[in-house]
Amino acid sequence: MDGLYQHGPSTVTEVLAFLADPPSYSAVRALLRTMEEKGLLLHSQEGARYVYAPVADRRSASRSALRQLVLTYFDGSVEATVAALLRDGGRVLPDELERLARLIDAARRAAQ
Amino acid sequence: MDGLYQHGPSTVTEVLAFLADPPSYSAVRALLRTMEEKGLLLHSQEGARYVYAPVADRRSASRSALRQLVLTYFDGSVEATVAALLRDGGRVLPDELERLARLIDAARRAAQ
DNA sequence: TGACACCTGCTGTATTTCTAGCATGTGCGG
DNA sequence: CCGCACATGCTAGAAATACAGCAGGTGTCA
Repeated sequence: MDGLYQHGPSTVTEVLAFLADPPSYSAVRALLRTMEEKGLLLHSQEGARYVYAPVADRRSASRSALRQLVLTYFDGSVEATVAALLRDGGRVLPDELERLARLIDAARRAAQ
Repeated sequence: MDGLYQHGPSTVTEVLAFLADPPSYSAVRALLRTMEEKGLLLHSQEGARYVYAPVADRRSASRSALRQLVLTYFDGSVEATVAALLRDGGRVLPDELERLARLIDAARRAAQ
């Protein structure tokens, strides 16, 4: 699932390639078929082969994932989550920081 | 797993309670046992019953989860992730925004 | 056109997970 | 002390998933 959001619509072989500890080719085929039965994925035919993609678009999926993560690890606090991201989210470039500062300024003005 | 981080160490019954679409009691017991075999959980005896807790502490688990989420949905961009959090992460109080502004200021000064 | 690589549909089997249920042990209240 | 509620250990069958392998279709390239 994550892989499909990260790498975009993919064939069985591609899924197999980006999976960390990949099961067999057969297993991946079965897995994708099962997920499609569950309504999580859809496939479209591309020439002879199937290209699988998530049903939910990346944007709304990311919203759900974020909400879940904030609840699970940060007791629902957006502030704590952002702080954690800035602390150990890796390198953030100066101009990214500046844009974020502006974003927060805008939010503060909107909140008043 | 998520539930254990969110609710803290829990008994089988508690896990059963906070699971969204819970399987049977037996299944939860088996699941917890299996996860313990895999080294994800540990149990301690509390009177007559078992209390299960994740092996990895919440802090490092949240780091992994954040990193994964940033990669999956935001192409590795911390900035985009924070922006999404502020946009649809729910209510953020003014004093939280202020603290975040200070945090970013500190990061900007540190970056120079 | 023909050979080849590759993919899907399908089948049968092994392995894992889900489930119910029973025996046994512990803690608690009457 | 006795009975009750509830927990674990264990077992056995149902259901889901992983896997290998074969037949047949499609695209490619010489």
